[in-house]
Amino acid sequence: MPQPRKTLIQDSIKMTSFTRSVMAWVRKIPRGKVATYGQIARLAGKPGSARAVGWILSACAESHKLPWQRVLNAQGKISLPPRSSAFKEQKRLLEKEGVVVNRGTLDLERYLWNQQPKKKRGGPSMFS
DNA sequence: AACCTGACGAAGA
DNA sequence: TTCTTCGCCAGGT
Repeated sequence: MPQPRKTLIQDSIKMTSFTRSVMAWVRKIPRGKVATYGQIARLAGKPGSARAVGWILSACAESHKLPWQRVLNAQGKISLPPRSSAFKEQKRLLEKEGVVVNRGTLDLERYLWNQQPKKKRGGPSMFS
């Protein structure tokens, strides 16, 4: 019978120091908070290699039991096809942690990890 | 070795 | 504000 089309990436991924660092940082993201791919890349010592972070998570998040759902793109959006099962799963896991997700998007100023919240324009109880 | 894909991101047009 | 282009890096073919 034909070889399976999809390779079991998690078994062949090279555990470089960068890869290990990425996984370590992802594990540190607190429940109810999120980080971006670029942020993790920077923390792991390679600013600009956000794509590699995404690749690594897709490759070994499950097998290493990482909180992969807490990593999204710089726009605060779930970086997966909106109809895919993976997308739905990520949304479900985030909401389970109390994170409000709207059409695959969430408020980074509210949930971004390790960042000072920005002052909102015309804050609460402030009109005119 | 050359070329391709991908859960990215910043800069331009 | 949306769409392109380009740089980045891990892995695959």
